[in-house]
Amino acid sequence: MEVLEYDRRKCPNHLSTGECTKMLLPVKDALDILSGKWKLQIILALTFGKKRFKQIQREIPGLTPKMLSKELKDLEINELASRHVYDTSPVTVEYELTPYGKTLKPLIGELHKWGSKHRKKITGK
Amino acid sequence: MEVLEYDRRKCPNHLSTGECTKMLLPVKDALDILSGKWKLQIILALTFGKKRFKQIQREIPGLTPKMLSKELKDLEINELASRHVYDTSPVTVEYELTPYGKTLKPLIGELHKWGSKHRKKITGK
DNA sequence: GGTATCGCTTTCCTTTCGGATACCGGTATA
DNA sequence: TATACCGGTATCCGAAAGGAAAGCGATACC
Repeated sequence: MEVLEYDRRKCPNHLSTGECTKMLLPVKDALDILSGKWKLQIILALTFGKKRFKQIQREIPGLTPKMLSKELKDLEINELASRHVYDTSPVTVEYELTPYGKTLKPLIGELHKWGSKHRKKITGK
Repeated sequence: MEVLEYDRRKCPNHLSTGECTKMLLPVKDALDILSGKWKLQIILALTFGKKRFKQIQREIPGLTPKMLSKELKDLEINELASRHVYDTSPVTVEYELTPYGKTLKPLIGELHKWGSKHRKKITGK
């Protein structure tokens, strides 16, 4: 809101060269973290508590180990989830949303609010 | 927030089969509207007022007419932008954010807020 | 007549995303 | 000995997103 207001002064003809497009970078960061075919479902699965690799995979049909592995790495890199290995046999690996990862919830909530209204508007209520 | 709280009761083992995943659909709708390589920049360009096709293209270097055309159609279909044709010569076509389209601003603002904090956290401030 | 502008569309090509399948070492179970 | 589970990795493929370049009808300008 105030974000888009902010640059009105500074954005002349070329949006790309100013503060203007730089401002979009954080927005793209946030979008990157949430978009993709499986990210939301995995995050959702983890909001219900610690989960093991196979457990997540079973809860999300169609999700292959390759994709799950990749997405979990992304979450780790972004410090949104943490990985814990226990030296049992067979080995146990647990994934968990970090407290920081849980700060995504209000954001997803906002997307849900707007998306719900939009759905009603477009599908003709 | 309350969104993710909501289904805690209803989500047993299979997230995919319940209310649980249905709840993610509106979130995906919202993400679809904002993600992609050019959407944000085009929306931003239109927040500064009516613009003509070529004018938008000039403001966003690298944007090809094919992509611009496609994205503008998407915005129209979603009733976020409107298209006005004037019978001048050569023909004049103007695009404009609808009042509804402007309701995206607070949402983008939220993404910006989270994304900025995230950027600081990850890049080590 | 030649060239330019506007608002696109069409075709072809590359790059990226994600799916299918097979496999790995280590351990348990029959 | 054979089979199964765990937490993945590696390889090959098809689909989808997006870029490059050309062209098009209408008009205007030189």
